[in-house]
Amino acid sequence: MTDDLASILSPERLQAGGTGPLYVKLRRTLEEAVRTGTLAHGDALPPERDIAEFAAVSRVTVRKAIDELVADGLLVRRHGSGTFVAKPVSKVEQRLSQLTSFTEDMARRGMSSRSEWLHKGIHTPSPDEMMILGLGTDIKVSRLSRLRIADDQPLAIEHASVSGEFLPDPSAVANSLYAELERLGVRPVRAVQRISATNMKEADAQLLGVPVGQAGLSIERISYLGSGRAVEFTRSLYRGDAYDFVAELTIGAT
Amino acid sequence: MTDDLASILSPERLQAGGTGPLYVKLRRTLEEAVRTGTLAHGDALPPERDIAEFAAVSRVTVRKAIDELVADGLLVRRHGSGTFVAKPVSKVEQRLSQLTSFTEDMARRGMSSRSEWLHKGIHTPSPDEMMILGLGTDIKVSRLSRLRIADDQPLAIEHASVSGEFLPDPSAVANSLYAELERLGVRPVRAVQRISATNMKEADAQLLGVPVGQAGLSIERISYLGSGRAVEFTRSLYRGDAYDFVAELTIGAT
DNA sequence: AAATACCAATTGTCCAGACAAAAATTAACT
DNA sequence: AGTTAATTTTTGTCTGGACAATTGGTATTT
Repeated sequence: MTDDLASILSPERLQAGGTGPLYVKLRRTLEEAVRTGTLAHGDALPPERDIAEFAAVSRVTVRKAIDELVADGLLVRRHGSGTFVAKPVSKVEQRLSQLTSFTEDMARRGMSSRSEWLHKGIHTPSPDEMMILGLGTDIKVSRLSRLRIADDQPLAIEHASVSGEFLPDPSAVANSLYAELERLGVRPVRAVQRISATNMKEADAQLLGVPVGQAGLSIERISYLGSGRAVEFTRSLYRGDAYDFVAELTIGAT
Repeated sequence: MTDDLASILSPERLQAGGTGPLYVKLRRTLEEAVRTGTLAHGDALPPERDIAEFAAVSRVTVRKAIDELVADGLLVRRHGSGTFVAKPVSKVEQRLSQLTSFTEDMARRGMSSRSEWLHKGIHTPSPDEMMILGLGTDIKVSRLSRLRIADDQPLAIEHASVSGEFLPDPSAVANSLYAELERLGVRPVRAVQRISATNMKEADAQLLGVPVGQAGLSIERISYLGSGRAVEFTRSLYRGDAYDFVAELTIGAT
């Protein structure tokens, strides 16, 4: 096994392996080793120093090649332990045009799901919150942040803001924000979502256990009452490699 | 101006600037310089060697800090020329749950739009295409690839596959695939889209003029006839920093 | 005036080595 | 057996330097 890898990493093979800078050749070689199964998911790579020696390049060059593969999510580094081939993450689909909760979604897919609260509190509204929720200066806003976890894997970070009029006590929310609102007689019937892609910043990446810069799905949702009044404003950041959204479209009048 | 920057980059300031490795401090310092306007959009950074000298660190350390900011899209490198503060890109929204063409979309937003064809051809269908379009082994598939450009900025890459039964001659498509299909009496009435986020690979990033690894919105769409037969299968990759999707949801029966 | 050749500035790649920090392993001790 | 301490292994950070590749401007030539 390691013998295979050593032969693949030989300087001759590397030199033959296409064009471009050394670290690109090395990167491609490692990519191929993973793709062909020479390196299986979960396997440890040889230490950087060994790779450098095998391939007759400097450790800096090895690190640069590995850096890019880590950024791509193909490899995972563990300080003091080693570098490993990442386990692929199965994707999850979410059906759009239907307003369902994360918990319902996961249950329908037969996945266990739970949340960890990161924060619950009452605050003076930010300008964004005032605009979106239509708040005056004298009304506070309840903020709830949590980490969404499916099958023991962090999947999303969610920040919700609700007008204090609708939810005066955020600490009363046990598990489901919607359930608590329902209990208080607040029932949103419509929502608008904005979906975009963004590279993860350090803080979010750390919470979700993915490399900085990995693609994430950013979703902003505003829920409305039947009257048209905005109730809730939620910003979520999903792991791009683990979540899909599915939307069904119909021909619209131009 | 450069004086300001030099003082910010002084070793003392850098040392005082929080915790962590040198290159993180330097990265944060540069980030702040852009945020506060000390470095305006389009400005050139001092040469790496100068920064290294100012800050009393090695050039490798400077490069690592800049590398991360380039990966974030905050800075842009130009080989042989310098490193510059990237211009922010205004976002575009797309309304979901309505089947419109790219051209219509852009026109509605008052943006000029055009396409560059990358490829038009007839091929033996891939397994994916056979599955999705329901093709037999004896039927060819027309493939059309193009670069979508809005206001002279590449915005998306689009690969379309259409069964040869519906579109036997892809070279006949002038501008709008839908228009050509309409002319041939083929009118899809329904479509399903899958939206996900992914980090851009080298080839795509180059076409779109963004750094490798930047977040992109990947959209796969399958269009159906009224009969339920699949007509077209399109994979698009949008610049994540320049495109938003908006969806309107309603409460669904649980 | 235009094309060409040259040169300087700047980023890109690469090296060999050093020490720090974290994790895993081994040894020592209770 | 179990716990603690020391050691080794491995990745993380950083230095100083070298040469290549690209760009942009300058001088030269036509």
